[in-house]
Amino acid sequence: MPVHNKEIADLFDELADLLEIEDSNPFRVRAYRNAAHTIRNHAENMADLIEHGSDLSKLPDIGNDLAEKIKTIVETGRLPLLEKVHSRTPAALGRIMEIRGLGPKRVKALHEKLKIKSMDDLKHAAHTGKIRKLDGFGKKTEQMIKNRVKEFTQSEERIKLNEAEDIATPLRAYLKESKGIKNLTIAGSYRRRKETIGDLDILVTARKNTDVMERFVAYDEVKEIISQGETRSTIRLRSGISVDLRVVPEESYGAALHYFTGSKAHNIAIRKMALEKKLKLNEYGIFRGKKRIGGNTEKEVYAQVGLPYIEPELRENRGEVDAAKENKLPDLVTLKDIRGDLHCHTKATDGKHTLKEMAQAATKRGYEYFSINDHSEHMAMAHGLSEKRLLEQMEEIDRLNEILADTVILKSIEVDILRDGSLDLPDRVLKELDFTVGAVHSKFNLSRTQQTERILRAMDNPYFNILAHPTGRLINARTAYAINLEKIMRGAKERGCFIELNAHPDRLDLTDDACIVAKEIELRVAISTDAHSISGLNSMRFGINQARRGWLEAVDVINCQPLKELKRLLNRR
DNA sequence: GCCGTTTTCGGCCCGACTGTTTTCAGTCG
Repeated sequence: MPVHNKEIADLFDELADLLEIEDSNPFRVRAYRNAAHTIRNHAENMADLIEHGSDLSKLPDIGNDLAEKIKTIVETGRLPLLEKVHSRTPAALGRIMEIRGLGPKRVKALHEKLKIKSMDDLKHAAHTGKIRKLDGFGKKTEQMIKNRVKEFTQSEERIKLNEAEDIATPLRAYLKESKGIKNLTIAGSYRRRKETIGDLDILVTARKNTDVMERFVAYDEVKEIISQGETRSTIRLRSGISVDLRVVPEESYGAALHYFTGSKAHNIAIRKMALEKKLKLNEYGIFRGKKRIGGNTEKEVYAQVGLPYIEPELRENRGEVDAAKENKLPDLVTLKDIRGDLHCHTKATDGKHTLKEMAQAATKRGYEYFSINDHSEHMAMAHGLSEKRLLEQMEEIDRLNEILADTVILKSIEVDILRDGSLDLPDRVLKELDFTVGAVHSKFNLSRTQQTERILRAMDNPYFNILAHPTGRLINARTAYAINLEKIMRGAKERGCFIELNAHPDRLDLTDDACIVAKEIELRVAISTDAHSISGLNSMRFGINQARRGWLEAVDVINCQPLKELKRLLNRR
């Protein structure tokens, strides 16, 4: 089992935390954090890159030293420098530093003065009143530590984008009723439409006499007010999520929106360009000396550094700044570009609505086409279709297509990829369909090589068209099964198959990075909802969000093509 | 420890809020 990128990134992050506690050179600390970020977000495995002899020091924020350390980790699973640091500074201190309000300086003081080496030591010290006696600590800090240690055992995972929307939508409506409010935008990773959100950053412009701050901290769902000021407050909601509210002057809205939308890495890159032009960029505007020369809109900010507007979904410092410089930004796909849905279920298997109801809903959405892809028989728990039931469904589709003038229903199936890579229906049945979507629903724990081979063998079947939810992950619930995704994507390209970006907010699989790889190898993608009900069709927008984060344009997406072109693409014979 | 059209040395973002201070260090984003 190769070392995963996350494990390498975690080791570097832990090292950075411990070095920070030891008061090392802060820029060295940051270098480890930057490298961890690069590794964690890189689409290809470091282990694979090393195996193929790639030069890791070509990656951003990775130099010769770190390239060597990554190699050591991949080969031995160990980071000797971290082990050396552990002998001086206990590993648990890194975890203690994750408690909000405890940074490197305080953790160092706790360790040196009170000999705290573990979370239990910390808890004990707080409960026996030892912490309040330390220089720079007081009663409030001690109480804060008591509270947070208790909560810390609860997981602090990021929430899914749809969950964030469910929290943000009523809060936004509530804040909009404040006096004197002008603009309100939820910035941060929410605006960049990341698949998961750590916290919400709300940005507001308002008249001087606004009561938005008072209303904010008085919101019914508030569990804890973490900080409260005139221009910035932070609360924690009962759901566990933190929310920041910032109030800025109207003329600073663009600069503030840019600043608080991030990502941090993107902002640093833009600020650097500003510095090169002897300009200063902060959340209040863009300045030449003391003179403010822009910042009312984001477009102005970009224009002042000599760039076209960059869409929020691209702002991850993954090449968008260079692309903007060369005027080569992608023309990102939008919801309007979608002409149909290529993965939907009905009541015949595990869906909620009938074929006719789903078809009418697709028409209502203005789709030119859509397909029915119920499960095949192997999915017994979903009451998968037998050959006979599938043939009956196909006849029903023929009848409906006679009646429905606006939307063409395509005949399809979500056919199970069996253990040996064969498909769950014979070719003589598959060939009667307009196309097929193949999926892995069983044997998730095959080795990486076996799982990859299994899927490639399935794609050898000439009636295989689209690989559904290619890694099987469920965000925050189930990790992806082990596969060499790039090999599978290259295999799909060679065979004339396509890969699905599953738009369900629990799945969103392909990831944004995988979309970028797909685009690079010119493998086209189907953005499909996997709808099990009429409302499931609404998930398309989450798929669009993810596709945009993955730099995809309408031309890269097969269900943005007219029916005639789609049919041509789906015909491998 | 990384990086480079100020390039192998000398930079590396900075403003708001809190708590413990009596003028500011620590933390966070």
